[in-house]
Amino acid sequence: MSAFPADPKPLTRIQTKNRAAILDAGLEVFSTFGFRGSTLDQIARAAGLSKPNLLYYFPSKEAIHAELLTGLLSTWLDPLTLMRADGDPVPELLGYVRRKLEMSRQFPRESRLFANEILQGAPRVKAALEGELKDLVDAKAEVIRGWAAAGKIADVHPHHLIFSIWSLTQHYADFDVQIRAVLGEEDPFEGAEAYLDALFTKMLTPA
Amino acid sequence: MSAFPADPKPLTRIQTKNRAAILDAGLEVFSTFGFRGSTLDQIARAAGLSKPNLLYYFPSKEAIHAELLTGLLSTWLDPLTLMRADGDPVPELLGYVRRKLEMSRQFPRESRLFANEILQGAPRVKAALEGELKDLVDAKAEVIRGWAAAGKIADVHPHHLIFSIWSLTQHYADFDVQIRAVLGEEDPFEGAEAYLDALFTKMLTPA
DNA sequence: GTCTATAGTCTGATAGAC
DNA sequence: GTCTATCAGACTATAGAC
Repeated sequence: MSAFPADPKPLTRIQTKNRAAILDAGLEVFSTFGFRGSTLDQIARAAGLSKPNLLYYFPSKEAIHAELLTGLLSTWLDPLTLMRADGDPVPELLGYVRRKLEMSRQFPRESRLFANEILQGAPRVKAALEGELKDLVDAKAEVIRGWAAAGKIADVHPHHLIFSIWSLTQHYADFDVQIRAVLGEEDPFEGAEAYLDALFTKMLTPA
Repeated sequence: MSAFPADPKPLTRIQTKNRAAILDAGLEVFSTFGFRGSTLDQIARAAGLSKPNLLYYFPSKEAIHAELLTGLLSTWLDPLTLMRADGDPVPELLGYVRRKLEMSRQFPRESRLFANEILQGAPRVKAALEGELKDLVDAKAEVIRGWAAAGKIADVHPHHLIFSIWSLTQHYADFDVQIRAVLGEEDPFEGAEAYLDALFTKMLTPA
């Protein structure tokens, strides 16, 4: 019944399935080789489609990459968004750390896709970093500053605290190969959870 | 006078200069786009040489990349090698953190070259990670374990402590664009040094 | 919707003049 | 040592049959 001129056509089941397969394949390939280093051949093969058929669903290589990145950005910020100013400060921050580590465990490819984009100078998300991301971080940094001023957590540089949480959690996804090479059989995430919990508890608990 | 059959020919001044220019250009390009995403055209242009002339100095794209990586690996481990078992534990570890952060400040491109290689699954350094790197880390982890057992530092998981030092220091090189997008004018490394110093002091000082 | 065929461009590497 | 010219293969994307 809704018939606006710009109404997006509903997708058939097969369209939905193929689009999903392409995005999953694109994530796999782009997250490993970056945009420039990935080819449509690789993605098509991983998706189980021919190259022209792949281009029937997406107009270009850029379009696949763009869809992955934009879909990712908000998801990536969710764990920080969930940190509440009216909660108990130390548990709120530890909860953020745990959620972020869980993202690395559940979505390592997404983490690497993002890492690749940043490493290459963030040509496609620079604007979002300086806008959306900076705004959220600045707001949450203000919350953290307030907690510190009230003596509810130790006195730390709020921005660097947030950077350190990104760094420590994403490292287990982005440098997975290196960590497993050093650790051998031991599961990285088991130890990471305990280690990060202790680290931030000590860092944040006021003297 | 030395005339062993396998003596490497000495390089002329111009050869030395051009080889250096190529390696510098290669570092610039490979560290941004990774191996697959980089082209000889980009490197030649950055080095101020024609593509065939570049291939007069190095036999292939692979060869340039390989020389950069092998030259890098030992340098990259130096800060950890310098950590002495017979020193004062907390200052030894803090010194390691400072040296590693200084590497990120001085050699961000080298850090990103390495990050790109790991992100792509470490196809060219996997063996070195499982050998040279693992051996060094295991040895230093044993030192840290000893310090903890003697009550000279807090009880921490040695491997995850080392991972956290890598992660936190390299983050300022690898994610430089993102950090500057959020921080604005503020110098990242100034704040980082103070923050990391405080973080590891709290983490390591025994209760 | 999916395929084969192919256009047009880029890329790594070589040949050969100077 | 450096260049122009160029090859063979890979790359993104399109045309057109079915």
